[in-house]
Amino acid sequence: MPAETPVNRRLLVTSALPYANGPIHIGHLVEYLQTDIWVRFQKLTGNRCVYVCADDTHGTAIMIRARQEGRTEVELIADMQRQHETDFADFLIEFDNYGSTNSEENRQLCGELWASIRKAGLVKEQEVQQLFDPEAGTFLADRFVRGTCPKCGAADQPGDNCSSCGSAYTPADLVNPVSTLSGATPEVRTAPHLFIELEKLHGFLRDWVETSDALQPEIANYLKGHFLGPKDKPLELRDWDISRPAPYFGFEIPDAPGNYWYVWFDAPIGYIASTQQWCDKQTVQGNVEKLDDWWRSGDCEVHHFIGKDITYFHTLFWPGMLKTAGLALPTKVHIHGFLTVGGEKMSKSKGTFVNARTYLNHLDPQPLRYYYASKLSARVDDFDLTLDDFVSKVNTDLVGKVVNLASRAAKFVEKTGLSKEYPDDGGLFEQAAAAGDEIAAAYERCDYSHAMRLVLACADRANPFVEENKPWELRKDPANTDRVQEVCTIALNLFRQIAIYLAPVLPKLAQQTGELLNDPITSWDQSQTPLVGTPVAKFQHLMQRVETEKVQAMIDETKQNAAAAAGEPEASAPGAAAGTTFDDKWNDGPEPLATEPLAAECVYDDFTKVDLRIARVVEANHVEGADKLLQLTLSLGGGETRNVFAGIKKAYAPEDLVGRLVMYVANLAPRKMKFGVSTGMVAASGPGNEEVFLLSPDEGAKPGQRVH
RNA sequence: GGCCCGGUAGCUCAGUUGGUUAGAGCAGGGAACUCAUAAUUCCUUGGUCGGGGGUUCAAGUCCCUCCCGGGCUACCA
Repeated sequence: MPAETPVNRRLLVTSALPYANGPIHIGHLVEYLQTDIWVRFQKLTGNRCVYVCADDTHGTAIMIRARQEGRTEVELIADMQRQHETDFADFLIEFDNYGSTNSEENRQLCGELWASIRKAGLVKEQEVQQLFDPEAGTFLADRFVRGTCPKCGAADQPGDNCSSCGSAYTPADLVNPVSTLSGATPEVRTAPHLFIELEKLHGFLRDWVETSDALQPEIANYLKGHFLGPKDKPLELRDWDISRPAPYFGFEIPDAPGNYWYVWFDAPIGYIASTQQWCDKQTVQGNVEKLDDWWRSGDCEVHHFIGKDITYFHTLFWPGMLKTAGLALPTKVHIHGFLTVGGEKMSKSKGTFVNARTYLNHLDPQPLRYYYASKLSARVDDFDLTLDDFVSKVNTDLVGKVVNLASRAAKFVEKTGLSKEYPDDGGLFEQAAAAGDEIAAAYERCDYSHAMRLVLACADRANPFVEENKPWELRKDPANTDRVQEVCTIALNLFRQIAIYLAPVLPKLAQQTGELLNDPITSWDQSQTPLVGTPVAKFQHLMQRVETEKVQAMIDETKQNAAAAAGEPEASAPGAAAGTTFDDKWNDGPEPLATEPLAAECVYDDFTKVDLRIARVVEANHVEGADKLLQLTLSLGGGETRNVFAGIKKAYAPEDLVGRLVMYVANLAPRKMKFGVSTGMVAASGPGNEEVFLLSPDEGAKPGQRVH
């Protein structure tokens, strides 16, 4: 489909902004993976696609938490943002820009949108009664108040409804209300709030919901049923309380001093602010990008990916705000359902409330990416992660069928490379190429499960081919050398075709496939033409099987974390604390430490003076006349390279170094050597000569990342 | 209570505008193979498509009704 349409689309894509009050978990990942796959697909097909996101940082919850932790909100949100960004990166989720709602760009844009909403006459002021905590000095959101139910008398009930009798009320109705922040008895106070009169946009919203094609049918239906009402008997859209009185962590409203925008006002504007940051970054790099080309242009599509819980905000308020401000309305709001684990809601005590980081401590990101893809459709349905199903699906589909194709063919052509011409394969390649359009269409409409099904069907046709042609038997007779090469050329091409189709889901596999066959995967169109005549690299496993034990360990760790957070005593791990004895089953000897005793204590600031970075060796050469040195060209990503001479010649062959990641001392003063200038050094342990051991980061590290 | 979405082989699901003996993957059973990460390939068991009624030459597919599961919302039409 992209082949026929030379005019590339321009797409701005967002995922909902994660709240800076907690870590990313596997439920969140449904959305970020869904979006990342879509974005990677769009980029692969040649569309101009920009993926922005940001941390959502404002609101009472952040303010309270920072207070409890004895630090500023800014410190708290910076810390959370670091964690979020690392988690995303390690799941191979690539944003073009990741910002924060607590940015100057956002403050400015909030002001602009606010001004237009004022100007449109949509703002009104009204007194609001709310409970106030006199000790904490703050107004209390419903969830920060508990008390006795006014109807049934059940004690210690939440501020909005009774868990015992189910009746709904406001916090002010509670008998003996208590602030969960301070334990103080809240008092009723009145404060003026600002409201946006959404009802004034009723006609526009109805029109947009019914005719824009931006919403899934079930969502349009839901909005009409619950908020807009039938055409002949419309419901009235409620005014939206958009301000909060001080103290509040957020942006102060310029024309209403002492009042702050409610977090849900500035959060979606964060999409635009993040785009602004991206534009600025591009412009600094010499590619001039203007915000208006992305948010006020008729030919740019805006796609939001969100969960069904925030439908209301993104399908009524947000289009209303955009319309009023003269900004682009969403082309599509892609709404997904929730993740269940083992058929139930994620649960901390059952160990199914798995944080992204906990997952990564035990497993690779690609299996989860694939599993989610195999389950996701364009509908709002929830989907289930069953642990056994996860293990068997990933192992059967990816390891057993897809990767197996390469695994069984590659080593027979390590010496010869691929055939010069693509042999007759009985139409297999062509058949799979023809499936490309349907697979692409499935990706485009977010029906990934359908796409995965189609791709796997290709693998199911390819494996019998290998089976029937038995390269392992052919090679026993030297007369068949050419035929072996042909058979493996076909098998590897069918594999590569699948790797291209799966590239949005499995970017790492695509990259490794490019390296294996010496032709990087960069475009969807590569699936339409066989690759011939390239050398084939030494085969390395492309993916590890998922082991049930590791999945279980992940669940166990989640349970332990939950127990620890709940204040339950945790079994102390042997040897966990410094200086304790432990069961030394490794039998590591004392010599290394004795040879080089620990250095004098230093403070953290001393450590930060050394800027350690991850770098990729992109070139490694022998140095004429040197018997210990190799000359390395290191990449820090983005085209940044450094020249380093490293004394590792006796331990490493240059060709084994190219491509690998190393730890690089980046800010070491350059040193003039006999053979040239060495900028920085590569970190290694060992006494020297043959015994030099370079350091490698774990899977997922990227060139340019600093080591903290 | 209202609204919405589902109920197809043991499990996860496909089934296009109603059209011939209802499909796939996994699991189960049997065999082959041994290049490959105990991977692969071939054959095979298995379903009154939630129940009932209706429309039609023809219904998993449309209509009515009931049962079950999930979601949203709530005593307001």
